[in-house]
Amino acid sequence: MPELDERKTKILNAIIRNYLETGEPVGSRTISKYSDLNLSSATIRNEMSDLEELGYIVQPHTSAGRIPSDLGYRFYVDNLMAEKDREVSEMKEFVIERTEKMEQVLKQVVKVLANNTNYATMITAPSYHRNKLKFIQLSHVDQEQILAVIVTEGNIVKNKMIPVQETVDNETMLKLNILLNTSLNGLSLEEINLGTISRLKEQAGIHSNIISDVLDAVAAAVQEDEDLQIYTSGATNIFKYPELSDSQKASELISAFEEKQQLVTLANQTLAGDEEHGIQVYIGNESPVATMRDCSVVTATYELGEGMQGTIGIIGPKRMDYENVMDNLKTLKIQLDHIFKKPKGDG
Amino acid sequence: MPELDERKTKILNAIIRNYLETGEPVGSRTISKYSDLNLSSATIRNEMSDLEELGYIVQPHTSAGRIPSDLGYRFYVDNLMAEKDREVSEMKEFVIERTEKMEQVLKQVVKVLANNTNYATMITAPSYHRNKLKFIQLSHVDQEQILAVIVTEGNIVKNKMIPVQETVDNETMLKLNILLNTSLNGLSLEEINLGTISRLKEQAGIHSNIISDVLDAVAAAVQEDEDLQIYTSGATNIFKYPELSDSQKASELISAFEEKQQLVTLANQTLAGDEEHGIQVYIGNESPVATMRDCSVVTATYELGEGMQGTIGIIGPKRMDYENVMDNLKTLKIQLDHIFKKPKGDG
DNA sequence: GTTAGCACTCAACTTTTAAGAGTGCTAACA
DNA sequence: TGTTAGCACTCTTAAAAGTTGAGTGCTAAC
Repeated sequence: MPELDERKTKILNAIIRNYLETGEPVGSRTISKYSDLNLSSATIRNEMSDLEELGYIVQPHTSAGRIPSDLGYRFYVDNLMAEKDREVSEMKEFVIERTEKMEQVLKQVVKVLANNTNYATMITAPSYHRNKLKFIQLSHVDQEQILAVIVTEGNIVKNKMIPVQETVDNETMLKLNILLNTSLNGLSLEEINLGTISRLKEQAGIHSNIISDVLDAVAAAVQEDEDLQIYTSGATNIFKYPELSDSQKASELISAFEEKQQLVTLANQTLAGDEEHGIQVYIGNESPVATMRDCSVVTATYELGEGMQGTIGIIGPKRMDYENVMDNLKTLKIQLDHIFKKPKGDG
Repeated sequence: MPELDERKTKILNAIIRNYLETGEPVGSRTISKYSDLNLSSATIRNEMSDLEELGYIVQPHTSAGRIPSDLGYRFYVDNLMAEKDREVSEMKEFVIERTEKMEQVLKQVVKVLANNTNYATMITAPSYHRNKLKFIQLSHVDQEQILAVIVTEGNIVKNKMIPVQETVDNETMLKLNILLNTSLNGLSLEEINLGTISRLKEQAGIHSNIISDVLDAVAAAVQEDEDLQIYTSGATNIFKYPELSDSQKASELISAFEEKQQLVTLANQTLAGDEEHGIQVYIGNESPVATMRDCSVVTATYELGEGMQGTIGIIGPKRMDYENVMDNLKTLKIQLDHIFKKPKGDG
């Protein structure tokens, strides 16, 4: 692919910026007037013709202006968008209240982000794969049930009710608690392997079946939400963009948001590839989710320490305000990293 | 309001049933043909004219057929719909897996219901107001935090992290646990009043501030979700009904579903009034939620014992299949009552 | 290399026309 | 007196035809 000369670049830039604002195909005359190139529309037309041949812009129909192609957007995002840093000073602080439940934080984050950007947003809870166990406690709740409480490094708390046939006396319970904590404490969930398990059961003696249940509970508690811990907000923002708001597309998109299954694909995809700031941009068909071929998706990963990471994403029309969006994501990413790394701060 | 004579009733019934199916205004000729009245269209026209004057049907415009008014639907739901019981035999069993987490059950329920009916559905978790405390446990998680676990009669488990300044030794912890459990066990959340609290603090001595925190946590844990524990599914089903699927309305409706705040209104409304089967039908403007003036809403309450109850609802176009919907709700209500009342059954 | 000018294209909007469904009314009928 | 056939009228909806205007490509001149 040949490099674009400076003039073509400027023209392409102008076209895209104009289109981002208006959402209408942009014609040669507009560029001639509003750019600082001082070229006549005819000249612009020639250049535009070239740009179209190179695949950066597209004509919706013969006698319309040009709109950016996926490739055009890609070029814009990769090459034309850098100059944003001066505005960083007035970067908005996100007002995120510290609450102890991660769930609450995440819900708040997507909401704030959706309001800030006017796009649809999503966030996934950090995956627990490599998160470490910090604390396990079994308690009697009544005759037939034991409550298992599991706390991880990230202060994520999980509960699980375990039905029991035989009654377990308090002393045994205490022993089991100590056993579990000494054996499992500090281990990541991946590190709890068959070896650990059989050793554990051996030591538990006649109560090994309870241990089984507990471990099942641990696994289940963790796995249960693995695929589902995903929050969304502002799905209805898509109605603000005519190119997405016809019944057919809107329905598909909002379904995707409701089902969440497809969003998981997105999140996982993001975790796979790693970019400079952990920010990735999928334009149109680049997206792994077919439903979103008419959208652009921008995702970022945030960290919770100990190798745990979650994904936060914005879904909007292709002509989204990439600068603003990426800026927002960067800020937010930093704040999230901050919040989750210092859970006992100045709350 | 004068009673309708038999013929008018039959005609109204025919009009409504036809309209429920087709969604198109229904004309006199259609009724003349398809009803077993053996009347000419002209006669039907006269009767329809009367029905319109009485307010049961409406003409969208001069030369269109008639559609039911809110009053018409109301009459239909109250008087014309009874004959459904014969089909109860082939009543569909809902496939709801027993899982220990109520959350999971609820999510499953709305999903199944949405699939079954092709309308948008919602369900609220039972409200905790009158639910009784069963078990409280404080545990050390690390130096600066105590984990409070709260279990209620309905086996709902809540966690709350409590930050502490001073370290609390294990013995004190044990005492506090015993104190809390003996004092609060069996009390409903409404019964924990200032008297109980001050007595509690007195007994806790120098650690009364921890008690405060715990009680705050209890209140917060309960209240936190009070307004938010609401699950929805099938919101995009509304796109299946042209009369609801234009951008404006669809956006409003789906927003309502996303925000959930308005749904809370609905749920609460339902809890207030009590009908025979606990099933209520709001047609158009009868609904307490303004956004849903073009919809009908059918709600049912289900019980979790001990006075706890939740609400399940279906939102669809006015011309929804009331018979099917109410049938579904009844079945589901029974199943939910069943599931939640025998939590330790043959799972 | 740049520009002015002009013919041409095509979506989008407006107007016209036609068709069809449905009504209300009148007059005839049992 | 209730029912029905017939007809003129209304009004939506869809299709057809006309109009406008933005934008292009090309050519020829600067």
